[in-house]
Amino acid sequence: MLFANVIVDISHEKLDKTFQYIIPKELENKVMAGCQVDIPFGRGDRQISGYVIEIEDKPCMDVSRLKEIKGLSKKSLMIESQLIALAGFIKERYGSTMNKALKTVIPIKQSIKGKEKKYLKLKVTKEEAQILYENYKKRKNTKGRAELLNELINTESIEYELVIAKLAISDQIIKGLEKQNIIEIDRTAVYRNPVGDYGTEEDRVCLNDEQKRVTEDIIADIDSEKGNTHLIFGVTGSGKTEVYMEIIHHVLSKGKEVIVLIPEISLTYQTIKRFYRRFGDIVSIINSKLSQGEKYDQFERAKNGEVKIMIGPRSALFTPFRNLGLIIIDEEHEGAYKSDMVPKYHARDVAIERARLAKANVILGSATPAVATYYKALKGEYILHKLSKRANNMSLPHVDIVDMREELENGNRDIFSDRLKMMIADRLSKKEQVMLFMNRRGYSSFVSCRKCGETVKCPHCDVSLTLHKKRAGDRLICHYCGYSIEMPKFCPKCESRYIGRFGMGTEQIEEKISQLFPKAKTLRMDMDTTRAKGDYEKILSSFCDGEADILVGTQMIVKGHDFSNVTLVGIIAADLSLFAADYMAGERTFELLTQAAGRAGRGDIAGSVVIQTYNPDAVSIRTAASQNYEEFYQNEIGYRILMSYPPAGGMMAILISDKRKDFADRVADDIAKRIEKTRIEGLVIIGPSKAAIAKINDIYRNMIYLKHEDEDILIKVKNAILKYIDMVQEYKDLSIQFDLNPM
DNA sequence: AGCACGCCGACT
DNA sequence: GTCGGCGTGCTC
Repeated sequence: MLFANVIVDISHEKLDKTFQYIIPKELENKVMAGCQVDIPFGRGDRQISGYVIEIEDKPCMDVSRLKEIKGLSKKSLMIESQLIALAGFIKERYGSTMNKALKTVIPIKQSIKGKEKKYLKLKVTKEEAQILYENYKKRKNTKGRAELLNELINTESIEYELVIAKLAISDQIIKGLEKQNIIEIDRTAVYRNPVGDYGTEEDRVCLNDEQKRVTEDIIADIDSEKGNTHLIFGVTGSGKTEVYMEIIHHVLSKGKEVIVLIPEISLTYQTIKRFYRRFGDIVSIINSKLSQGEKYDQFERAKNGEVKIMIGPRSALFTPFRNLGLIIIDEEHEGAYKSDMVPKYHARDVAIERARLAKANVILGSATPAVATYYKALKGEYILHKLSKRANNMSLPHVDIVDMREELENGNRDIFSDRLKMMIADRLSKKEQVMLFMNRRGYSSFVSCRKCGETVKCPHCDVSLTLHKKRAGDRLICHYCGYSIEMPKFCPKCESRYIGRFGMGTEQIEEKISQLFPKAKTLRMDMDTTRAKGDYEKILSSFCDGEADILVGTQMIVKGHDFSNVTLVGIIAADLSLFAADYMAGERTFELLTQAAGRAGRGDIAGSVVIQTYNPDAVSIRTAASQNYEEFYQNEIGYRILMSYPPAGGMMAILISDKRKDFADRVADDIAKRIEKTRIEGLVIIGPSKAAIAKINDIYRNMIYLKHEDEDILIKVKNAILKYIDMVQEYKDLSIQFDLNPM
């Protein structure tokens, strides 16, 4: 008799383990690891589906307690056993549940915005509900029902989970009311949206010597089948994509498939067209705009061999290719490769693991490699290749650093330095284009009172509300929980009229420009102007067509778009990301500035860059100005080693959250003490302390940070904590999240 | 997650 | 005694 270990398709920590089922005789040669099967579950033997992850010939407990698999699931969805192994890796390394890891790896079913939501609605009129409510209130044992009805009378529909978590109403109360036809449960549907078609032409570019050398080296290594990881460190414009394509061509000729990861933001028409031109129909693209059904279809095509090259963001990593030969991660330093949802995996690490399982290779490419990546390349863990020449032999732009403190001393209190103003005027007169970049990371357009300094905060979260201009009037919105109020006319604290948006954003820059250069046409690109689908491309293409002289924007304008007529890039406030309270602030600043500077002078006119800063001596600013990665790296790695931050050592963030503040505090203390007791040598415990955002949606958040030279030790500590939590009765519903090498 | 079991107060 | 609401424990 054979037995199958099955993960049930219910996302709940309590059920995050394998359940063993008997494989009936007639299914014995049909059920395999990776199959989706129908199984009876629980006391009522309700039918649910699950995934077989292992087959065994010995039962794990008395056979009489085991049930039989009912059959193969209708869709009979198969997961490659390799992807299951990959899910196991993600679960282990990033501390998620097996179920969540599996769902990340099998991107079907889970919708883009997470799970499908359930809403509660009244099934009777408000008047009837009111009467029922009065009745329930009078009766003695119907406290829960009364409360729920009262809530539903006030707000037409409530989220199911919210009711259970916040109103402390059990599912039985909801079921009872549903049975009596007083309320109903409404499930929201998913949307569909087709992808356009692109043309195909054969298109091959000649490689220069440097590109040829790198291509040949990598191909030779791939053929040796050692499974090495390569880093192509190529300055902006050095033609990394051509190198990728040559290597892809080679891998395809050996009958293998290729995954190309590209950050979503640079997944533009131009990028994709190049791949289509060269390889035609065997190229497929996934992006977050694809619906689940379309994504599923693309993956099916990949499985059937219709598609050989999959291009997409993070999730493309899980394309079910049977014969994967190569994974390319372009712009590997991009933060978007780290998942911000549980499991918080990093695509780079998962790609390397997937390549190991498939005996494939990985190529990382960047003009400004992540410090962690370059560190490993120098250590020999990755093979380093350099492309130091710009393919079209363009010289680097000329960079000026302007010390804004001096400007202030000279009586210039503008946001533009005299030098920048002068240069903008010069370019405008020459009919050349200008890009102005405002680094606004960690800095949002919050509202504050100029008299008392009060900032308007979200009552449910520990963040300031953000101003959004709407047709119906300005509103203040919380980006974390969605809470919103009308923009107050008076300060809620001191009642002064001097309340408004603080500081300068892209809008202020735009206003200032129109004052200084009334004839110049400007375009603005930021969160506000790119809300609708297609806005982003629209702004870029109209700027590219020369419909405006100046493009003002946030970091989204610096990511890999080439404009041949741009000869001046102005960075308004280079310091803004420098003082973020985390160890990667310097790296992010350097990366952003280098990329912004790289936008200037891509055509046949030499470019100029003006960097305005209050910290002209800061290493990440100085080295970005001189486009000197090596110097930046040496300095940064020195700091990381000194502080034993990644990559010099491993780091793990533990997030403990609960709606009861005292409980969250107590648990964090307890767990920190528990870790301390292990007395692991070299383990550094920081905290517990409040998280940077101490409260989201009325849930309090505490952090503990762990540092240790060896990442494996951190993973062991993580497992020990999980085991401990499992033992303590009081912690059975505890919410704890792990994040290895957080960003 | 969702089901059945069983406790407990309310009513007959 | 019995009925129904509601919390809890368990699921191969």
